[in-house]
This record gives sequence, structure tokens and C-alpha cells, in this order.
Amino acid sequence: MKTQATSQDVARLAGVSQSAVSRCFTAGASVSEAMRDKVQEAARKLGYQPNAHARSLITGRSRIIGLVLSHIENLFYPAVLEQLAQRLQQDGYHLLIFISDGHNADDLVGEILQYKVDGIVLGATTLSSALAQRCADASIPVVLFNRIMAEGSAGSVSSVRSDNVGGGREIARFLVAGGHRRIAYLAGREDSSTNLERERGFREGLAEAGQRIYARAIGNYDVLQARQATRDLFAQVEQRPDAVFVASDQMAIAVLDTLRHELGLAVPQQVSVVGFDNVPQAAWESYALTTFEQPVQPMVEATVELLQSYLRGDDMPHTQNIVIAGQLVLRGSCQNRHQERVT
Amino acid sequence: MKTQATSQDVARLAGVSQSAVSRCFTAGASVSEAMRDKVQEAARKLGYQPNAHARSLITGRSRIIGLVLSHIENLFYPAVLEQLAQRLQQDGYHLLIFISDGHNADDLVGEILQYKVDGIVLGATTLSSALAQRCADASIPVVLFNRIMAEGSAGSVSSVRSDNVGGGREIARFLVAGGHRRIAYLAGREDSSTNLERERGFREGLAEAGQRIYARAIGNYDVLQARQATRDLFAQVEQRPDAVFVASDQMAIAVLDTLRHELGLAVPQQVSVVGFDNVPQAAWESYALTTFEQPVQPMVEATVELLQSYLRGDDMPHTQNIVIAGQLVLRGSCQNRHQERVT
DNA sequence: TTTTACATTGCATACGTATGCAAAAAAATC
DNA sequence: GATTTTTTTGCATACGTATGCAATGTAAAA
Repeated sequence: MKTQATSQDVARLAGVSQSAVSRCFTAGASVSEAMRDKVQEAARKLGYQPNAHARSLITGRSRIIGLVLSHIENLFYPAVLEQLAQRLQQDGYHLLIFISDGHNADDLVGEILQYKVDGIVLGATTLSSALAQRCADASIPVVLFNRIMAEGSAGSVSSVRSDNVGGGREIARFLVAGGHRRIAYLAGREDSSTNLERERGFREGLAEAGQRIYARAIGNYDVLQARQATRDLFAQVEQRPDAVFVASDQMAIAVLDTLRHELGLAVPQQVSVVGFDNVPQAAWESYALTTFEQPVQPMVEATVELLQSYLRGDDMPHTQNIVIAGQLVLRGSCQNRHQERVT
Repeated sequence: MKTQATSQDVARLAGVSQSAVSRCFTAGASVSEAMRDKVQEAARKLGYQPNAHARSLITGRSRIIGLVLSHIENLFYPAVLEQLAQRLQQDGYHLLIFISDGHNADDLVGEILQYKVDGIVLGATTLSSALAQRCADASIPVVLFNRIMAEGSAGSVSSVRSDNVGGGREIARFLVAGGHRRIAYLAGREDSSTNLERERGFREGLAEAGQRIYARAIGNYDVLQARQATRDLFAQVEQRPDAVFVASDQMAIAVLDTLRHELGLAVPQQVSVVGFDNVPQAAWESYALTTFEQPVQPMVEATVELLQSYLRGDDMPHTQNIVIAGQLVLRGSCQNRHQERVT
């Protein structure tokens, strides 16, 4: 159980002072060529690595970003995690993971604060305004990823999300243009900002064409509930929906399977299905799900930019809500119903 | 930009010494009822949270575990990450994420050492023995997750993996028992321990029945390469394979899509397909993939146990290789071919 | 009451690094 | 060569906590 080498050890071996060693490992410090060589040589011999904790203690920055996730049922998040981690790593930051089960949010914020993280990304849970205020008091920037705060919350919490309203609207227009007349909506968690926005846009889009949601059920972003909701929506054979917009790809895939394998309905011939997210699995040929893309890479980029401008101490609006444009991705799960009417 | 409260601040407000505050936040320290109340009251008022970096500086433990991942294309890892993070969190540990692209392994180990992590879990990359030695020198326990070191490596590196050999063998027996006579193998990365072991077990199982691998191609655990490999395997119509064992579910799903939608072959009627991992997507009805389960929960549990016994300083064999038993999960992607022969 | 044991508290120090300041050394200017 | 300017280096200190040690207070035993 050896103990790791410290800058003191390196200094002793190299015959210089500890501060000289420190300067050799600090970008932009004033160090002569000879000194650098001596120190690096000694450091290499001892396998020295600066102690990040001691460093952060004195600099006041940990170069750690806290990422809060809840159960990652949503297939959208693995890619987010990977890209965010990779992007931050380029800049010398790293992600510390916190799993929220929805009940421990209070303890969780405490733990996060202990690590004196330089920033927090909330990926899959929402923060009560009290907790957000606590982070703000500690002057830690918080970015909500793919969600926004409930109305009227205190605290300076920024957010990055895709254009949920626009996406919902575009999907409505697309389905209407495709000749659908009985368009259903399968909701996610009713209180989530993603669901609220997508549904709002969807209703607007339908209204433009004088339509309304023909039938509605709730899936809570849960696969099993989505399956049950599908059974409910398509229970009465007469006048069943001819299209359904499902609030997430994850659920949409479950809907597709339920329609095809349990209810014996053909997609897209009898029912068109549209999802939201464009998770990798939506492209799998067996599903070929038409969906609205949430562009992970730009969203991650915006998140990192937001954090960094905080860290640089830029003067900027205290809180910023960034919306990233997405686009409809057309695949095989929808059909144009005009032709069949004509014939 | 307020600065966060320190134990000094709390001590001043509560009218006690800094050490008293420290003791109130240290489990098992000697503190009177009255003292605890005073301090907690003051701490609450100031929103005090102990500084984890200062703490780890003095205790020598960071309560951080480094998790190294490469590009998480493999659908097996999201569940691992979540469960591992959650399990460690229960014990007051947290995961710090490092993404390896295969080239930066050297820098990566340096960065990990800077954070003085209490342990390292290598999830999706392999470590050269030199780097493993470096961690061993720093007396940091390393656990390889789902992989083992190349032969003859130095360093004390433990591992947790599923029974790849047994799984391969069982799959071979199952396919043979199902009356298949032209059984193909689609390999993953040829130098990976998972692929080597699965293939070895598979060959053994076939040999028991006097069979051999009828055709073989390489997918490198990559979806696109797996698709190309599928085309190659099933190129000649005559005497094409009647079954294929694919080294990962991820690839197996791509194989299924290629067979059905590109080559027009019916699964399981014309070809049986077996995967490995039992990722959640294997259960989706459109694939219904027969596969060998790698049980995430027990593997995570074993990993945590291993780390903790190191941290407790238990006397134990310097390096331990734990194999977790899995089981074959039967779904619809395979068919028994005996009947069709009889008729 | 006196002695002994024990629980509680404060003092002082150490963990490993970064950085302001002054001293020293080197380079540039005259 | 003398002086000024610039670069390089070491000294000393601070970051926020945990902990050994001694001092104090309190309860138990005699």
C-alpha cells in the first residue's frame, strides 16, 4: 500500500522547490526550459500526478460537472451521456453521476454540493424550486437538459431543449396532410414539460386544419402503460384512429409492437404511427419509425457552452432558455391516405 | 457570487470549535446531544455542506470510483452504468466518467489518478498491462467489467464477467438439438476476450455433437459490419446456413433485419438466430431474439463487492476473476428443424 | 467527600497544492 | 561596466477538513 508521490517528493528529487513543481504543471506559468526538464524527469520517475482535490481546494474549481439522471429507461439518454462526457472531457471536465429515484432529490443536492461541482446538468429529473434556489445560493450553474422549470420558480436555472412545440405542430401538419382524419395522441408524463409542449404544438397544428385530437390516452413514458393505452385507444373496432402520435420513441416502439403483434393491425396500412426523439432504435428496419429528431449533438454543445460561459463569468442574462431546432424524419411507419380515398 | 459556508463559519455561528463541527458530520464521533443540536441548527441556517475535496485530502479516500467507457454502442452498457451508479450511491460512492476512444488510454489513466479515485471499473476498453501496473503502483483497485486481461499481464487486476464459455457451449447444444446442420458464427472483435470465450465454448459445444462451425464471418461488434457479414454468409443460396450464432445482441438484431428485409429470408423458418447479452431490445416482439443472458444485477453486485473488499483492506487473493452464471433465454428467433426433416 | 473512569470539547497540526511577494538571476539598455 | 528591465525561483501562506492529544466536565465508584 504505497502512497502516491506528491509535488514535495518531486521537488526533493529534482532539487527544486515545491512551487517550481507546481508551476511546471500549471499552464501559463513562468518556468525556464531547464527547470521544466528537471521537473518532468523527476515526475516521470515517480509517476507523479497532481492531486485534483488539493488543487480544487485552492483554486475553487473542481473541474467536475454533476449529472443527475433518473432511471434511464429512456433510450434517448445513453447517447446524451456519452456525448456530454466526451465533450466535457475535451475541456478537462468530467461527469460525476447522481441517480435520482424521485424521492431522494433533497439528499442528492446535498451530496452534489459536497463535491463542489462547477456545474450541474439535470438530465432526467426535475428540481423543486427550493432545491434550485439552493444551488443558486451556492452560485453553481444549473442547466436543465430536455426540460424546463415549472412556472414561477425562483432560482436562476437555464435550460436546453429541442423545439417540442414546433415538433408537435409539424407532426400534426404532416399527419393531416397525409389524409388522416382520426388522429390520436398518446401522452407521456402529463406534468412533464416535454409532454405539455409536444401536446400543445400538436393541438395547434391540428387546429390549423380544423381538426382536434380524436382520442387520447396516457402512457407516462412507460412501456407497459403505453401498451395498455394502445389497447384502450384501439378497443372499438369501428372508427378506430387512423394515426397516432406517441410522445416518445420508446413508447412508440411499444405501440408498434402492440398494434402489430397483439391487435393484428397493419402499420402503416391501417394505422400510421409517429414518435418523438429519433432514438437509434427508431431507424431499425423492423420499426422504421417516423419521428421528430431531438438533435443530441447540438443540444450537448449548447449545454457545454452554457456551462462554460457561466464558468468564465461572462456577463449574461441570469437565466437562458435555449431551444434547438429539430426536424421530422420520415420513415415507413406512416402512409398517405389520400390515394386510398380517391380510389 | 457568494462563497459557500465552511465548517469555520458554522463553528462561529454556533459558538463552538471547528473540530466540534467536523465531529458532528463524522459518523461515530463523540458528540453530546446539545452540541449536535446547536451545530445542526447553525449548519442548516448557513446551508453548510462539508467540502468533499478537503475531506478526501485528509482522509485519503475520495469516495469516487472511476468508470471508463468507450463509445457506448453496445446496448448492454446503459443498464450497467445505471445499476452500478445506483448501487454505489447507496454506499456513498459516486461514479466519475471517463470516455476512452482507444487512443487516449495513456492520458486517461493520468487523469484518473489525479482524482485519486478509490477504485476503477473498466467497462468498455481494455488496459495495456503497463497502464494496469501504473494503477497497481498507486494501489488503486481495478476491476475489469465483462472482459479479462490479455495473457501474462502484470498488475493485480480483477475481473467480473459472465460465463461466456458456458454460454457459447449451451447455445451450440441448443442449436444442435434443434436439428440444425449448417451452423454459422458471426464473431465480434476477434481479439476481445468476450468473443474469444464465446467462440471457444461454441466450438466445444458443436464438437460434442461432431459438428463444426459451418461458416464464419466477422462483425467486430459493429452494426454495419455485421450487416455486411450477413450478406457474405448468406451469399450462396445453395447450402446456406440454417442457423447463426451472433456474438452480441446488438449485432444479432442487425442480422435479423438484414435477413428479413434485405435478403428476404424468414426467421426462424429459414434461419435460426441466437444472440448474446439479453439486452432489453432482444425482448421486443419484432425481434423476439433467443439469446444468452448476461445478468447485469449480479455482475454489478460482484463488482461492488470486489471494490469494497479492497477498500476494507481485506486480506484476499491479490487478483480475483469472478464468473457469473447466465442462462439461455428462449424466444421466437429459433425453430426446431427436426419436424420438417421428418415430414 | 475523594478517587477513578469516561465522555466531551478545544487546540494544534497535517493533508497537497497554488499563488502573492520578494529575492535572485538573467537579459537588455545605455 | 553600470543600470534598468524582465524573467525565474523560493518562501510563506491559505484552501477546508479530520484527528491525536491534552484539558475540561460529568458520572460512577469507593
